[in-house]
This record gives sequence, C-alpha cells and structure tokens, in this order.
Amino acid sequence: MRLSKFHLATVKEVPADAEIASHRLMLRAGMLRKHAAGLYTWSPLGFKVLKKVEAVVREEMDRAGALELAMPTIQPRELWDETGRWQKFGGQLLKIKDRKEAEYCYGPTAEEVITDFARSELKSYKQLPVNFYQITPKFRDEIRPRFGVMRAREFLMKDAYSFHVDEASLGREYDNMYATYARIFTRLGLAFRAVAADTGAIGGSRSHEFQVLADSGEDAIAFSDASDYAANVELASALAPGPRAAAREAMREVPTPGKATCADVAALLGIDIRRTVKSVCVVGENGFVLALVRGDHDVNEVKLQKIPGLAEYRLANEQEIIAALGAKPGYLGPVGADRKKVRVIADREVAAMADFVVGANKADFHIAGVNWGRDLPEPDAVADIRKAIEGDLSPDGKGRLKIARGIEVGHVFALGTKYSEAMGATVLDTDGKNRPMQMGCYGIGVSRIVAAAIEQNHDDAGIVWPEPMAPWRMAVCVINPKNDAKINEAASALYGELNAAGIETCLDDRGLRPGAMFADIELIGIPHRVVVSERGLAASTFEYRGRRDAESRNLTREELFARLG
RNA sequence: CGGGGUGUAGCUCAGCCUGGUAGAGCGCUACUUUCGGGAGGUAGAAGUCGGAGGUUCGAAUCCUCUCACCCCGACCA
Repeated sequence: MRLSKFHLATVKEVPADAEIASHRLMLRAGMLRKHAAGLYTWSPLGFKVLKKVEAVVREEMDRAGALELAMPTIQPRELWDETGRWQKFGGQLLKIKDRKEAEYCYGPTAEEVITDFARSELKSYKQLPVNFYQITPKFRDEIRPRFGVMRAREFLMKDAYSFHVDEASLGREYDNMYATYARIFTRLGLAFRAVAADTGAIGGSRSHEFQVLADSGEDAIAFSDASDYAANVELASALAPGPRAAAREAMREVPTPGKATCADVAALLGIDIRRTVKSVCVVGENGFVLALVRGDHDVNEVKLQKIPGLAEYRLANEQEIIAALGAKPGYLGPVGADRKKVRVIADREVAAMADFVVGANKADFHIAGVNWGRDLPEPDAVADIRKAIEGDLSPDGKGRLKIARGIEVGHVFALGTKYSEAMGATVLDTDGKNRPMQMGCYGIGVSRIVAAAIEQNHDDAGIVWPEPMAPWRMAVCVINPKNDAKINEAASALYGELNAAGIETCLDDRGLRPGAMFADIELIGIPHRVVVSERGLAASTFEYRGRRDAESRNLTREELFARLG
C-alpha cells in the first residue's frame, strides 16, 4: 500500500477522557471513530488490524476442525423464551421490535440460535461430534461502556458451539479448544494465562478464561508461584484453614469510640487485624444474612451468590441493619444476634478462629475474646466466601498465590445439557434412544484482542504491534521524494521487492517532513522501517530500524531481506 | 439506577462566576521560504455556542425542561 493512497488519519490530540493507553493510542493512530457510547467505526487502518486477528482465529479454528457458519445478528424472542434467558439475561440484552410489534434481540451470544439450528440439523450420534463457529458482531447493552473497544457495546466476537453424544466427547473437544486458544494467543504474540473461571450467566460445569496480562486489566487473577494453579479471583480459593484453636481468652466488651473499621479497631487494641472479624449484611431470598470474613479479607460476591438462598442477594440498607442487629455498620457482630431473624454465614477462616474481635451491636463498642460454641452458637453455615489475596496458600498445597491483572480475551465453557434440554435438542444414540446433546461453547473477543495487544505492547511513541497483527510488517520511508526522482524510484523498487518477497510493506510516499513521517510510522506501530534517502543511495545501503530498536543501522539489501526472513 | 461532571470551529479547549452579539492552538485551503525527528511566514475558509422554552432592551453566559456524552458506584463475556 502506498500511504499517499491510504486514509491514514493520525491525530495529535485526543479527548481527555480516553483513559487507558490502548484507547488513547487507537484514537491517536486513527484506528477508531466513535459515534455513540460503545459504538465505533473501525477506520481502514484499524480494520486491517482487526482482520489480521480474525484471520489467525479463523485459521486455528479451521485447523482444529471447527466449521464456520453465520447466524443472524437479530434473534427472535421465542428462542430466548425457551431457555428463560429473555428474562434472565437482564438489561444487557438489547430488545427490539419489528413493524409487526414482534420482539427480537440483537444477539449478545448465540446459544439459542445454534441450538435451534442443531436440533433441526443433528439427528444421529453419527453426525457428532461437531463444532460450529462464526465471527460476527455482537451487541451487549453494557451498563457502562468504556475504554474504547475494550468494553464496547457492539464488538466482534468469535463464538463456537460444539455438540456431543456424551460427556467424554465434550471433554475431548473442550481440551481441543483449550489447546487451540493457547495456540491462537501464542501466535498473536500475546503474554496470556489460562485461568479457571466462574461460569456466570452462560451456565455450565467447567470453564476457563484466557487472560492477556496487563496492569490495566479489569479482571484480577490468582496464580500459584509454585504450581500451575490459576483462577479468576472470583473463583480462586485459598487452602482451607487448619482446625480451630482452643479458647484462651474470656469474652469482654471493649470501648472502641469512632473506630468503625477492622483496621482501626486492630490498631486501637494493638492486635493483628487477622484476629478481627468483618460483618457484612445482605438480604437474600429468606431474609437477613450476616456474612463474616476475617478483618483483612473481603467478601467475594460470586462465591456468596452460590450459597443457597443468596443467588440474588443484595446489600442490606441501614434501616434493615438496625432492625436486625440494633446498631449501625461499623459495630456489627454475630454475638447476641437473634438467630431466628439473622442467619450467620461464616467464611471458613472465620469459623476456624478463636479469641477473635467482633462488633458489639452497640455504637462505639466491640467484643474481644469471642469463641464459637462458648460465646455464641456455631455459624448457620460455613463456606469459602472470601476473595483470595496475595500470599494465601495455593489450594493445591503447592506454593502461595500471587495476584495479577488481566484482560479476558477468551472463554471456554463445558455447558453440558443446559441448552439442549431446555430446547429439546436431542439425537439418537447407539441404543436408539433420544438423548440431549452435550454442548460446549467457546468465545474469543476479537476486537478486544486488538486493544489488549496495545495495552501489552506500547511505548511513549505509540503502538508496538506484535508482527502477526501489524497492519504492515514493514514501512519504506522516502525522504524528499520530490527533489530526486532516483530516490523515488529506489524506494518504489524496494517496496515492490519486499511485497513480492511476501513481506507486507507500505510505502510512505506522502512527502511529509521526516519528523512527521517517522512519528506517524512509530505511532501506528509498524514493526520494521527502512529509510530511503540520498545518503543511503550513495552508499548503496538501507537505513533500517526495528520498532523496538534505539538506533538505526545501515544494511545492505541482502542483510535487510535476511533480517526479515 | 444513585452521585458528580461536560456539551462552544473538523480536533483539543478557553470564554460562562460578573449578560453587550465568539476566541486560541492543532488541523484544513492557497502562496511562499524550508526539507533527516511532529518547520516558519502571509492570506483564507470554517461555529443556528447540544435542543426547546423562559427572564431581559440584549443570552454561549441567568432560570426551567430535555437530549447526548463522560467520571465514580452498583453490575458484567
């Protein structure tokens, strides 16, 4: 591509609210143009990159044996009613009506449609296993779109759905997809980690996320420093605590005026915060619940939701708290609570504590030396309800947990029969019996990968593309093309030869001043650059510089081609 | 949905408090001098000041309503 014929639209200034590097750089490089919250046009430059990512995903999916198809982006309500997700999916589902007032949604995912397709196409175990995929726009009406295409409302996603006669077959395809994803992200040149994940709204039994590691990531992931254990913090557990120690202290009330946090109370009493207990009040389906975690821990909402009766809990408001416990937040605790009205759920760590400190349910007082069984009844339930933190013992007993941040770019789920049962997608097995197909689903956020790659690969000058997704691998820059036809010819010739050699190259023949030209080429992240000028021409060398190099070097034509291999 | 903020030229913003009929930088057009790290000069095009209503002799500016966008929170592949 000759850049004089290309729509390269770099800009110097960018809105102050573009907060993260990828969003800022995509705007500066002119890859994106926003029309409304979470809705973007990909410019020719941005689209080129998006297509590169898409191509890698497609190649690897095809290689893995999946079959590409295309489903409609607009989906009828009837299918979503069959699985109950018309209601359950919530506000993220964009609902629309046609002229006849019939209801549809813009597809945020396609389990319903593919299952509808599968139940009419697949009748026999002999047609299985099969894995269908598509790479199409999806729409989720995000509560808060942000960070450019990182969390857009319309985005490009590869979604794949596999069908199996039994769980063993599903397990094999799950492993196949897991390996395929690892290959895709490796090929794209990204530093990533596969982590065990919560199955969330999609449902299912087994699930892994593929996280691109980046400090700006919205997800926290926990991994062991001594084993391959890795999980989203939503799911990550610490090793279960040992048995409870014996009580040694007497229970006593202590004044703690104005000390409403565990950290303040611990400091006042001169004790380790790990001897305090934090009380969190929520309201579940069956009423008021007091959830207890150690003072230095936080409640994990996802884990708490898994407790029976708390699937749709919310935080209690102050009136409800005062009605249930008789005190305001900051001085709450389980001691003396009316257990008919208040269900006490203790984190495993809390259940294993002795001689601990809790709020007294009385303003400005706490109770120290508290012990389960002696001073209050045992918890109504004990479960792992806390967030794992850095330094926790890994649940496999090997090493300690570290916490890193990541950007979720892929997710694999073993769905089981959740959708096939709801929608009656069955096949005849070898015994001639109808049985619901086992399903897996496998998503990759194609547009998000572009942003994630920039988060991981940029510097002060701009984007530093991994080669597989760069819009061009090489840029040939011409200095003062107007002054000297020979320079122009030499540059054109080199440009033609590089492309002929399979090295995708752009020619910067826009006639810009060198400074502006170099700044643009660096901003848009081209991995390799050659400058053609009077100087080099005289010496029969080309001035080469890699995007990450500090300085240029003069190479002969042979050296240059050898380097790009 | 709760709290906060912003809408003025293609872009980034100033002007608003204290009302007098709109500015800067970048970009764009023409000419010119430049020409190896975002050049300089000259001339120029370009804005119903998000929308509606109100107050006023007069509204970008004050008031009311409304729409859009952004931030924090709750929520989320």
